[in-house]
Amino acid sequence: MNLKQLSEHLKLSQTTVSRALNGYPEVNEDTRNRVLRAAQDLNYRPNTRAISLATGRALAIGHVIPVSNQHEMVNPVFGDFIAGAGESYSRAGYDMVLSLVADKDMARAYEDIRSKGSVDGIIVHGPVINDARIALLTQLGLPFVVHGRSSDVALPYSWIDVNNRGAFERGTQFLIDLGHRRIALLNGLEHMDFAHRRRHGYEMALMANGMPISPDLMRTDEMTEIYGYRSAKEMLSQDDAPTAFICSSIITAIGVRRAVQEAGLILARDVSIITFDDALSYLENGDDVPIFTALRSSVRFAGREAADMLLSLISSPMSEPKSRLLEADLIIGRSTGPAPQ
Amino acid sequence: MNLKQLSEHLKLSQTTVSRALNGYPEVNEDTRNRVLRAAQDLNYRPNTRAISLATGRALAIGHVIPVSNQHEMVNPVFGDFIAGAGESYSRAGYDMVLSLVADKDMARAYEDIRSKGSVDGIIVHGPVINDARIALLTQLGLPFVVHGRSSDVALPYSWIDVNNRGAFERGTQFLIDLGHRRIALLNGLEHMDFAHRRRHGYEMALMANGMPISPDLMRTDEMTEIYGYRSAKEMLSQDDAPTAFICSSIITAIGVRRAVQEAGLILARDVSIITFDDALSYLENGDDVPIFTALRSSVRFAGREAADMLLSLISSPMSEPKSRLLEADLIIGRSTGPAPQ
DNA sequence: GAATCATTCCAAAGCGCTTTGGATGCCTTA
DNA sequence: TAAGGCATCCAAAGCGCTTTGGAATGATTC
Repeated sequence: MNLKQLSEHLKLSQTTVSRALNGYPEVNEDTRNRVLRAAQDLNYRPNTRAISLATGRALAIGHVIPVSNQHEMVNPVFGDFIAGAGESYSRAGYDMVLSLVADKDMARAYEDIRSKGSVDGIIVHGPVINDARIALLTQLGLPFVVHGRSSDVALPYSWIDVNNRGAFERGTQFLIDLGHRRIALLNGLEHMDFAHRRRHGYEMALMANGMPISPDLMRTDEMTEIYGYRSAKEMLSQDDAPTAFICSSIITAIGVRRAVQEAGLILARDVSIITFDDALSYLENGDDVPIFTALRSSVRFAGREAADMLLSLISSPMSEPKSRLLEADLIIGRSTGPAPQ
Repeated sequence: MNLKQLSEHLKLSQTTVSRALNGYPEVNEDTRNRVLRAAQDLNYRPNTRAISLATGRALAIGHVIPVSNQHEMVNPVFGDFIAGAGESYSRAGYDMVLSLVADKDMARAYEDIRSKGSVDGIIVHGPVINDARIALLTQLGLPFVVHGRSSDVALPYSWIDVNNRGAFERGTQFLIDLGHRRIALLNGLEHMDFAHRRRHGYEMALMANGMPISPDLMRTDEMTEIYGYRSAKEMLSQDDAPTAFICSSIITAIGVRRAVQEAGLILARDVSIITFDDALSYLENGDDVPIFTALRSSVRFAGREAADMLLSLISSPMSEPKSRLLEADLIIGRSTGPAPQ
């Protein structure tokens, strides 16, 4: 059932039917109702591709996930993020288009997306420091929202981010207040902007308390469980082992916990852990009492907000870039305690 | 830059340019090379929507993720699955469009997808027992591949699945061979087909060994960490506590481990754990020696295979339904040992 | 030299929708 | 009663591509 058939059935022109369906005023209410009835009854649904071609709008948002060949990992937060974004899209009648793009093909891929015209806007995932995509997309004139920010980029752009620096400063300070003096940082890959900022926060807290910044207490890698385990195991076997860990992901924190337990140490008594917690649906941080003391910020919420932001950017293209900084909550759980004597 | 502009620039007709670009034979090789050169130089990229309209092919695959209101969780394996599928799609020049669909809107949503014409085929995620989507999609004539299977569906359809029953039978038998007699099953939601089959495998192994099937040793829920923790904690405090657990997800297994350790028990000595392991990239099951003894099957691989299967189904629409049953490997790790005396 | 044929190209229709630029009829208003 | 205004509808062009049905050219055959 297409427009033509529907209009023939109604003995109306395609114009009128189209207008009736799209809420234009120049059509009699009776006629409109007739049309709506018929569309309903005959199960008419407009062909998106035709609409796209005619209007220039794609009614779809692109999510471009960078895959570098070194770590072709899908970020575990990704699922929750798009779950949040998806809610907004389906409300607005938009589709969500995913592309996995290798870093080296980046420039070309975005130009492709632009000229293929299959999306009206893009969510940029996993921004790195001085991310070239921002200039590229700005130049291409494709609306976009960055999930995260990119340090060293001078251009204005829209983003939604967690206050990573603030969160890690606060988390580190919390550990310091508990008397910890050797605090290890298990960060994500530090070319990633969020990790860069987290490290910055960590260092700021140490410096503010006159504490040294020792490279042997800092690690940076993909945030897997095994990474947390290995790093903690190694550090805990050192002479001057850390008494506390601050982790970039709850998954890494789980690895740290495993190493702690394997070393025969007691969590919160011998070793404290504080972690960033994206509030992933399948990795809930306990219930009444959280497992880990955590800096929590829902990535799902961020997804929803990012999508809304992008949709509004698309509907009013002349508007200024928007941005939103979310604060992470400090949740006290059972993984932290005073530094051992 | 569109076809018209390109053809004007080349002083050729759109027909010829189109044919040259698409490899049709009725064009001089010199002309073709000229066209290809120009397309390259001028950065010409055809508009997908126009191609779609003209050809009827969308060059996109839909992934429909069911969200029920009770558990609107994004399955953690989802990220890895689409990472696998995405590889195949980008090789073939296909886009991937995601829709989150509430269970109650299911029928309508699939009809919408069909008539909106934005995809050429669908991957069905999270099949339940007697899943209505299979009949629906068959009737709609939309090519699809199910990730998993659906018991009690008589229609032929294409699927890729892990031998869930076999895996759990084998895992359970492994524990029995180690002398365990009270083996707990922490399953996923049992209206999900995979969970249903896993339970079946578990029960078959027990029965084959003349062991009773006791409901108090079986749990079914969303496979979160906290679920594993709570269930194990509760069971371990019972009089006749289980000495072994078989889990449907490594995340749940991590929860069980937490409960085991919290109870002051030693893994593999006092309590054994065996788990299904989807080989998630961010939850690697250890390195040289796996953390958990596991039934492993890469969901990422399944994603790639499912995509390839669907693409071939689309390119030869008259072909029979295909299917592929993957076997899970039994990986011996450090979470299992002989039953305590 | 005419007929046949393969090669190479093109004009135009069509995919299903939106939107421009009227046309038509009826009602007001002076 | 004529002019203007309004409400309601329609024909046709256009979005950017593919594809059908020739047309033109030159080579080949008899």
